Amino acid sequence: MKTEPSQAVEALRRTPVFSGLEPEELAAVARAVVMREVPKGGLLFEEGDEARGFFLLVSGRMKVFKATPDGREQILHFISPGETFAEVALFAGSSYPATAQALAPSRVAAIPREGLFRLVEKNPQLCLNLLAGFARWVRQFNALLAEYAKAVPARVAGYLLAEGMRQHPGTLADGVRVRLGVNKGELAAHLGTVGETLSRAFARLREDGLVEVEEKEIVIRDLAGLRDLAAGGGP
Amino acid sequence: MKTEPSQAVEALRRTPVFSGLEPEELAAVARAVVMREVPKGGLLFEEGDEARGFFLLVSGRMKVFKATPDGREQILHFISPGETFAEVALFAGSSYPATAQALAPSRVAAIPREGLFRLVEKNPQLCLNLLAGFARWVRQFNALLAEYAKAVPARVAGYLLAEGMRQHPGTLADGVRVRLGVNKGELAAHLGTVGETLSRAFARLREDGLVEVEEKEIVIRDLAGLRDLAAGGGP
DNA sequence: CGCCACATTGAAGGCAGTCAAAGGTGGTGG
DNA sequence: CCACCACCTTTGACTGCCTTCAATGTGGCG
Repeated sequence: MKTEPSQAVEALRRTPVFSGLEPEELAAVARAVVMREVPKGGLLFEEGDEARGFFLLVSGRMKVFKATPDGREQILHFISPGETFAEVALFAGSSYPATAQALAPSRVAAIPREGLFRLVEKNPQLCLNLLAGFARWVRQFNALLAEYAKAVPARVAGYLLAEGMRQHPGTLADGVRVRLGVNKGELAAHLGTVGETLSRAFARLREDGLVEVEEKEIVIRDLAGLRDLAAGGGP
Repeated sequence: MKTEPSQAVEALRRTPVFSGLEPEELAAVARAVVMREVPKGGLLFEEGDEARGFFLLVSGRMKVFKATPDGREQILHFISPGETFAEVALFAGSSYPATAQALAPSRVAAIPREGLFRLVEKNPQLCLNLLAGFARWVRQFNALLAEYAKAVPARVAGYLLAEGMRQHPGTLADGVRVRLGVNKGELAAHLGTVGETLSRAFARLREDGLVEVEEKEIVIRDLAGLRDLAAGGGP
């Protein structure tokens, strides 16, 4: 798959941040874009690096994480193709607050900050888009924070529901298969725990008849039960 | 203290969100502002309420929290006079994602959303201010998330350092007194724990010679030790 | 003086993290 | 084709921190 200018414009237009922009403005952004390939395990940027721009994942899969004091990593987001990331860093300070690493060979479009700033100053629509994007971000963080107050099995249930909704919009029901898409170790880091505990959590969900576990796919057996668990959490 | 229009304009001008606006624009905002008094314990808005605007705390003290499934409350922010809050709700959706309650008798300026939207569309500076504010928000959340990975005493140390920096900018040193400003129960909720555990955490900080505890004021005895604890956390 | 909210301290129980070991899988090279 | 190795996953045993329950102390306020 080759990335031609027209393709880049098309990809940009589809992202929420650039929706509603005039074609010539899109083209201007597209000209400034630099395509980068990141091998599996490669770092796109590291915590503390100077923030030179933000990114659109074209293909592959990435994670964004912070290192915790005790050497573990706290995964903030998994990035799927078509999603933008690191927008916030551009406006929050001069350096990235987290690290982006490829979970699979990935191709990203890098949008440099200068061009974006010039555009923002005279384009209210883009500014509103960015605001909406940031607000969505804050919501996600909010949700993540709420998750952390719950016990691990409840967090797992919440993740399965969220991922299930994403993969099967509107058709989530008993019997549906949900792909994890990441190693269980990675998932554990995203849920703020470790592999062993995640393993036990899955075992308990299975024993309680809520799900079936098949490799990296989960079959939902009791959707209502999962919702209860994800909502109830503690007691 | 009476709140006259000129005072309102002055208070608005000092907030980061409205800095750099033309006087006539500020006046337009000030005219749309509605002052509200909230008694101690009173709710300014509740989780799920339609988001009609955002707020500037003029005097008093408030907290913004979400209810957790098990009936506790997760405090997201303490609001001090001069700070704005609930901006994000305006752009993230139609309803407030959390509840705002007065910890002391408070006076708030309510800025309605319609006027703000009209202003944003034709004022890039305001838009950039909002973006910067949001970005700061995300950073805070980010920090909060990192805090949660640490043990409770480390969280307490982190809070003391942050609050100390806020109250004594640039002059934080051994012997400085930091006011908590809130009940210890409230502080516990902010740190994601309960009163008893917070009490034990303070006891341990005192035994280790890091601080002295006097009612609702903390005297810092070993700043370096506090930083170590806040940074190290787990092991 | 007595009530109430807040704070502290003790004892017990549970969940989760750590260490350790075994089973399974995929990839590589002989 | 098979053997070997590295990595992931699971399970067990143990430890530690935090939560819960309970009792006591303390200050404000009617």
